[in-house]
Amino acid sequence: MGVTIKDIAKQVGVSPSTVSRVINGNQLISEETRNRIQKAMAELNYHPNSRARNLANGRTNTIALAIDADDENTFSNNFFNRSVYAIEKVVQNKGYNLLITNDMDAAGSSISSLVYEKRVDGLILPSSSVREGLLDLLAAENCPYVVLGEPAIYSDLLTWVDVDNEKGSRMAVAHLQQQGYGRVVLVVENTTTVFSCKRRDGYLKALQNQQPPEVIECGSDYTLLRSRIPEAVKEEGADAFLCSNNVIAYHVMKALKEKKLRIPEEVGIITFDDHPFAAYMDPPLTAVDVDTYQLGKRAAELLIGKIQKEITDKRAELIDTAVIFRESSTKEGAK
Amino acid sequence: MGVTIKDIAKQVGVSPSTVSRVINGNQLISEETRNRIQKAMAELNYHPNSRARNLANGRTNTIALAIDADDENTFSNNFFNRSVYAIEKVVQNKGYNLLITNDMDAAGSSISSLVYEKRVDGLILPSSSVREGLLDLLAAENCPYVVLGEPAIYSDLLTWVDVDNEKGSRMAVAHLQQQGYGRVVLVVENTTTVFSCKRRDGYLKALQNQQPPEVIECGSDYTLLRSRIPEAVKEEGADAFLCSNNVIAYHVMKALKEKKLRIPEEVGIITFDDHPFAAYMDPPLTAVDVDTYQLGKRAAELLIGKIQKEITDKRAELIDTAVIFRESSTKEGAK
DNA sequence: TTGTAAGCGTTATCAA
DNA sequence: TTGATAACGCTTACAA
Repeated sequence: MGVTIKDIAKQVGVSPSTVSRVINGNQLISEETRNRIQKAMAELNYHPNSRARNLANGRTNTIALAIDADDENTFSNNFFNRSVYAIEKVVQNKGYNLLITNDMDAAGSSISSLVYEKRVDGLILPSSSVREGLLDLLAAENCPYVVLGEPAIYSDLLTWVDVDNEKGSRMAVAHLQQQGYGRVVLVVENTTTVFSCKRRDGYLKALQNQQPPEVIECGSDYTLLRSRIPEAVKEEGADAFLCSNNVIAYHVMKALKEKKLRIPEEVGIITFDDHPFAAYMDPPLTAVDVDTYQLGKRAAELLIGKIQKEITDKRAELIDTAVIFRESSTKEGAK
Repeated sequence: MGVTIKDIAKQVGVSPSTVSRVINGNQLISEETRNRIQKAMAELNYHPNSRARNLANGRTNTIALAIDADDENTFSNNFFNRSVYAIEKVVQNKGYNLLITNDMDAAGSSISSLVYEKRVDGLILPSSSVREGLLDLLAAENCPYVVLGEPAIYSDLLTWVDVDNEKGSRMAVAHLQQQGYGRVVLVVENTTTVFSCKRRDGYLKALQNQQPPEVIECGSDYTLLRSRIPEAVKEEGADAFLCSNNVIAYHVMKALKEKKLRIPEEVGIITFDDHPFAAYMDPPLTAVDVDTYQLGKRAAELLIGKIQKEITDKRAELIDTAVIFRESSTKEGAK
């Protein structure tokens, strides 16, 4: 069917191996033969068969990005969107293809199949996929990988990239204080994940002794906030909330509005994650922007570095955060 | 390095082809040999090498999903999120892997490389990638594909899946009328894409002669709406807006609020796309839900049907829509 | 029901 | 600078 390296060789009157050398950019080829071969390849519309190449040279030029989506919603979180865009870009640019697999399908065996069956040259794993068994397998199979998000175990042995959540909290608190808010409360779903702990740590560190810390853990059902938030304001003198995500921020705002507490005049709000709709809230939400594009980009770059043996040591990188200043935290000069 | 089919054969005392038959579920094998071979495979932790299989049987068990992301934001649109989740699920379930490629990278040649180099068994293309040259290539290379979204050209020759936008508009208008709104205006960015035309057609059809139709084309910069929307209400008697997406709806709401026009009592709003934050708007937005999960699912199913030659004719499928009823269109019994 | 042997389209080693 | 030739690990006629 297709035109192969042999057809080119025959056409030009050289051996297949010479053609192969041209394809692979081998330098030890006379200018003239190279030209004739390239001309023939163009004429016959030849394209190397990746299946054969993969077998012959033991690579696939493919990397896999594993995700941990329990449901269709997890899939559409911020992390995924911009990171994967960045990953795809880097990977494509370096001549690799990107495979996506959901670690939650197939009883979590989708990653191991990819590795065992030698379908990929490397992996980008979400921190939730970091588990003893999988790590052993990857070590045994000699499969390079990078973790997206600081893993809960072996954090100091693995290569990973994460957003600097601690710094994010510190910046948020500093911003609120600068705006003139005096008592900042942190609202998180829980403090069991690595990233929420980091956010809490940053919050605690930023406060120093300027105010007593207060962390509200609201769980994943936010009804608690309806009473708890106004209470914090009225009875404990809170005047600013640092929310761990946009949905929490929404519920905090709703609770405040219900009690006619004005945002941002009386109470300031800042949220982690600049969700596309943060700007469309009423008032628009100030956000700690976590640069997930950069996160994905670095993860991909590190992985390819490892695959190509340019990186041999473990690495841990933190991506910078920034505050996107909007109305919800504008105490001074509030409308 | 790895354990191969030969190792298994040797261990069990059969030929490699017998082992291959077991791997591929060939029936003509005695129960006993099969068991012994399977036992050996488990003992030696054997896994078939996909690179070798791909070459030998001319398949890759991989399909590619092309996307058209100019920037990181396009990437995080609704279409992508839930559809890709569904696609991944179906594909994985059928024993295929999912490759993601951005048609906007590499001068739009990423798709053709995948096909020419025989890296994939089939493609899911966004309608924006449907262009003459690519179609010719796919035909020449005999590569099955399915289009996501009704293509602007060759719509009646290709296999595609799209949301039933026309019906979505009809349902939206019916819903608003049922709620007691009398004059519905459609707000779209433009009427150049296939989907916006369908939405307009559905709107026009639904109105029949009950009211004069009115379509506001706002472009991609929504400032126009600030004056145009209140004008429509005050001077033309509009009392409901069908918005083509969440951001338009946001700007429409903002314009109305600015003029103290109450939603939903005086003016009703309904939007296409149930963006995760539609429920968090103030008031929460009624939405025409376009089932992008189903969209992706059907696209993947059709593609695999084609790859496996179970589907040989062209198909066009429309995915149902539904109205998610929230406060922004609750005229009766409004608070 | 099983074995033999020829391919699949490259790459890589070794000579020339 | 080039050419033979043997891998790479599996599938699949064809034979037995």
